[in-house]
Amino acid sequence: MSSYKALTMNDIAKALNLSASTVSKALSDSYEISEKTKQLVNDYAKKNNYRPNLIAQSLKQGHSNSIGVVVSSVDNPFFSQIINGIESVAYDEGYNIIISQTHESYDLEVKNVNHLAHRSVDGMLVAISTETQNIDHLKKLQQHGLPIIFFDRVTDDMDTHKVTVENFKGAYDSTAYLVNLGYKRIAHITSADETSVMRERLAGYEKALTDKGLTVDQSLIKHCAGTGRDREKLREALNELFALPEPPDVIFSAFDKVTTVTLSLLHEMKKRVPQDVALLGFSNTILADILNPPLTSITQPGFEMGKEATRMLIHLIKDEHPLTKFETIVLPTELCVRDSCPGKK
Amino acid sequence: MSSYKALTMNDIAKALNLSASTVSKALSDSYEISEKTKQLVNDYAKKNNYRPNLIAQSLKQGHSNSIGVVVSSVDNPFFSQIINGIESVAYDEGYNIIISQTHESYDLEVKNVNHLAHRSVDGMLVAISTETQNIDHLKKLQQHGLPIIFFDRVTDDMDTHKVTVENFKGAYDSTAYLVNLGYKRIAHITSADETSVMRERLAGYEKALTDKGLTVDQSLIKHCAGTGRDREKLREALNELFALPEPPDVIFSAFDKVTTVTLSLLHEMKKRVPQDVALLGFSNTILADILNPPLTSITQPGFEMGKEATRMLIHLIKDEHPLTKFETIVLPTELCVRDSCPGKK
DNA sequence: CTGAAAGCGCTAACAA
DNA sequence: TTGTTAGCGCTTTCAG
Repeated sequence: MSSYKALTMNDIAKALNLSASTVSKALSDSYEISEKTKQLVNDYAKKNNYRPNLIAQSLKQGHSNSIGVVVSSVDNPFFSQIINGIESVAYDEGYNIIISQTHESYDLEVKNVNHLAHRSVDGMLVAISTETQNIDHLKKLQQHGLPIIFFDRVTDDMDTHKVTVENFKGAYDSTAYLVNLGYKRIAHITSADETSVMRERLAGYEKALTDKGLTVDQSLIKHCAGTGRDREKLREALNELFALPEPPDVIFSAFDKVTTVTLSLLHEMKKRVPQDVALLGFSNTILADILNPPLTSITQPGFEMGKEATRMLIHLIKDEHPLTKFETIVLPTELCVRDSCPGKK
Repeated sequence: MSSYKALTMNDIAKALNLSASTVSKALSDSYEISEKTKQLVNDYAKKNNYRPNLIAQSLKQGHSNSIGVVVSSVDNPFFSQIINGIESVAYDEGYNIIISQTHESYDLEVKNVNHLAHRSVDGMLVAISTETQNIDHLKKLQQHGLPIIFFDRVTDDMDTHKVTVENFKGAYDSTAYLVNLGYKRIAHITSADETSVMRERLAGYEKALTDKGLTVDQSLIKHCAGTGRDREKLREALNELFALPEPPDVIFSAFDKVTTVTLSLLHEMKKRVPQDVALLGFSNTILADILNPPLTSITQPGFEMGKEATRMLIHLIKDEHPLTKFETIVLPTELCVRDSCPGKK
């Protein structure tokens, strides 16, 4: 077992014939220490490349200057954008981030969350997995004083800061947009799992239809596998859609993976987009404008979401007086019009 | 400052009228402890949701069961695939990963690497930033016994395990493939920064050309901004290419971001692909087959790379007898033929 | 201005 | 079989 043996304070103390506490104070520029000694210590430390043992500091101080991030998978453009945002503010504030992935599994989420807690993270940023219904594991930690913030997927079940996007409005506006374009049979492909995100988008879709005088046709609504990984499930759904007496003229897909996989399947099935069927969906891929066809899509401010959540978290962490009122930030979505649903001629 | 106050061993000891060390041993199922006491302790621990303080364990044992990962940015499909691979084996082996991003900056790399080291990571997986020429910061840590493994971007400057892909061969084969397809003016867009990866690919490109009896024309080789973030630099390069007396009939792009951004710019410039100019490039986007046109590209086994590197690292970490011979794993690339360079009619 | 001592939570010799 | 003690590296009273 190899292990990195670094220079410690005691080493410095011994070398300089001082006590460890003097060294400690000198290094933190305490007013109690003479300039001369500070010089001496700092010079020696610099020369010998001393860096404090952060684990020891953590143990002593009860906090670690690190925050835990729980996402389903980093291999997802939306989440990696968020992580980028998180990192950007965490870094500036002197925190580093520990990432763990749930892969949409409740068990993994519980395991990871507890692991992070016992690694003494100072706070957590979590997007709960699609599978989790029960969040006792998070509540318990919060009750013990661990600041936890939700982003993207939230739940009313716990009172804390939250950052989401305008899921309802985004879906509502896009659906209305499609109706205005002349589409009549608007299919909606959403997740098989129940998340706040999917629920709100579905609601936005349905509300827009009825507001526009169309009826909600359940046969046009498909609930597909969690992350869209399950390509075959999606293929089935599409086949069913096209087998309908009145097949859809446009597909509104509720999340990133499903949007791109649908496009891919449509190609495979020799359906021309948008001539045979149009497509509009939530998607955060930066490649939307070079897809075939360029994809009209609703994008979410992933980077911003990460930043906001982290700002709030660090604020909570540093707050001496635990506050009583939590807030929910709702970020706007943006509809980027490209070529995949130009409207009915 | 809120902080999570968890149940400690001392609490258990006190509650059960035992000593801390007995509790410790009971919890780790030591042979020295009676079944009765083990029962007692474990029941109490379970009931009160005891989990050991990992920070304290780390401090005591000198290792943390965590490994540091240094990449340029998680917001990059190739790296997020790698991280996925890393996580998959790390998790199985009981390690968790701490990710830090260099954003291709040498200074950030040094900072992050040192930070990780002093957080007592047990080992590091690093893809050095494009900017770093000098790797003393890594050498020093290695000399102190910290296992470090390179992936993707490697350097001969340090002796350790390395995992790369067949950059030379991948570029060589693709270039030869293009020549066989009848292309004569093959442009190559590579990075402005010097990395092993780019050097090898450029070499493969040049060698293939000369082997095939074509001459290497420097005006067809463009060195563009590091990560392709600099869209305008790339636009300039393309303009220069098309302003040539004999413009290229195909562009071979050396890395992911440049490949997709080039495609995007080509659209903007109203160049038809592949009619006006064909395109082939390294790319790990999973969206290649729904791009416009579907992109012929060389993909690298990111997930596998992450797995291999992590396996090697954990092996090194656990190795009692520091080995003397390091190996380099070279993973194969794969050419996926799609529609962006069908050949000259 | 400097040092001795205690303690963060845990483990491991060594005693009992 | 259980307990005592020391110590990982650092910070922080409290004395000197």
